[in-house]
Amino acid sequence: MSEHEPHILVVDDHRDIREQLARYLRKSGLRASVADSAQQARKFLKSAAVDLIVLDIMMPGEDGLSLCRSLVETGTVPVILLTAMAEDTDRIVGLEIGADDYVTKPFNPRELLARIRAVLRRAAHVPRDRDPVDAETLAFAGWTLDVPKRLLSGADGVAVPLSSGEFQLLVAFLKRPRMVLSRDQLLDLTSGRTPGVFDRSIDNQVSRLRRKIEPDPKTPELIKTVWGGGYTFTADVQDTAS
Amino acid sequence: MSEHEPHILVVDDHRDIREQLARYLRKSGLRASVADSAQQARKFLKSAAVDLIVLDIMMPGEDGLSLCRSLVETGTVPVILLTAMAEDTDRIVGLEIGADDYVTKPFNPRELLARIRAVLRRAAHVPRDRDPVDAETLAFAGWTLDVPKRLLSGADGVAVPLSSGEFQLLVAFLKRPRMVLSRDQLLDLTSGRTPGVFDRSIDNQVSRLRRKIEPDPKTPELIKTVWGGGYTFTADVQDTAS
DNA sequence: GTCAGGCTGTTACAATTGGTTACAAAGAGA
DNA sequence: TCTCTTTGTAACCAATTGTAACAGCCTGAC
Repeated sequence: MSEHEPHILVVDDHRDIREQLARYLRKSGLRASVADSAQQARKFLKSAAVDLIVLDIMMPGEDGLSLCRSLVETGTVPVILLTAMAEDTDRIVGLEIGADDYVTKPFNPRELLARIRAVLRRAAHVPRDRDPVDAETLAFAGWTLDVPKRLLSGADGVAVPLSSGEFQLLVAFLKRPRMVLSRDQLLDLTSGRTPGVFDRSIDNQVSRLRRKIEPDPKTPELIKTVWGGGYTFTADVQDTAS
Repeated sequence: MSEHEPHILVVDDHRDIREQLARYLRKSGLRASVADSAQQARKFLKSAAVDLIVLDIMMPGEDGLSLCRSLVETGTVPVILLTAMAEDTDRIVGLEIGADDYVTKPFNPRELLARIRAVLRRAAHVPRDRDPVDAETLAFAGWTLDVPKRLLSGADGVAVPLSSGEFQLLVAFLKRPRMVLSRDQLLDLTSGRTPGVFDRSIDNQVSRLRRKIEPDPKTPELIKTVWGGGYTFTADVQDTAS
């Protein structure tokens, strides 16, 4: 991947395992966040974009399998399960639920890292979304974006021409408001390109888009920069299914 | 459509793929049946109501494409194709054959499941009725295209002469509104020619067509360019079977 | 057959788009 | 504060697109 590290969320109720693992992942050049329960993980996922989740099956409260199932259902984040025993039952159940891989405890951190890298690689290869956009029009901050018509019009009804790249970037933001999107993710969402080493194309597209939609591009209100993380779209978005 | 779980028919000559996939789908809350050949599938379809078919292209005997074509012709069941290679798939889908989606092998069952759900959702919203080929007149943005007469008339009833190339291009767009069509696809749809290396004929035909149907050809509204991708027809199209 | 006229692919060139580079500005940490 | 990293953006350039001009081909009239 690139200078924007994949973001891993470690979910485990054992503080030592959780923190040690997170530290190890960070040392290995990944970004890592932690959650001590399924509940906390859900909350975290609402506000941050995560590339992969390492998830302990056995936890008090809502257990890992349950969280895993619902994650898989929404189908956006790959999951690696941590299972207590080497027993096949867990593993089979996990894989059937749709986890991407599993590691048995006690685990070798290096092995887990290798599996994380493998799953990320696989996830990156999943063909791009061919599904049509669901929402027909997306409204935000006085603007209205007609997705099928690829037309952005201001409060006064005047249309502002968008290039294809700007349009795709805007759609990527509008479908995920308030989520922090890394440059890599945005690049994937807009063009599917694999990022170069010093890829600044997203920065430029963001800059160009800001020039068109921000009231004052010098102090952006709609697309905020998350220092070290990426960008977030901050305004409320109303989508109308036609 | 039945009011119970969606019923999926899996058609594949490989027993293991077929059975595993069926099991996975059942576990995911769908009903699944299997057929090991196009022939068996046809027989099955006569006696059972199926909501969606997952169909392997490569099979001994009558192959998947052939079955798919005739299914699409009758126009009642959505189809997702399993293809061996990623090549040419985009041409296959939607265009010549009319499948609703495709997945390349080896496939991730979760991805397939997501696509099944997406297609079912679409099918539930958009009644799959008429065969678009038979539509007699296509109306869009104030224009009316009489297909058998090859006659395009404006809101005021005044006819605009179209060359046959322009006519075919327009029909290609009108039958697939909101889809991004690559130059190669458009070339295939309009003339069937194999594209040259620096083929700009589609660009020219688009330019000529725009001059005739766009209110302001300088800022096209109906046929939009997708930079690096092709063209899209953005307006709503109403087709009347006359 | 010849010719005119229209259609369509090719070529050429201008305009647009978007990725890259460079450098200034801003943020983070010591 | 000083320094290193990250971000903003202007400037540049290569790729892509728009379209005018041209040429070959076909059709129909004579």
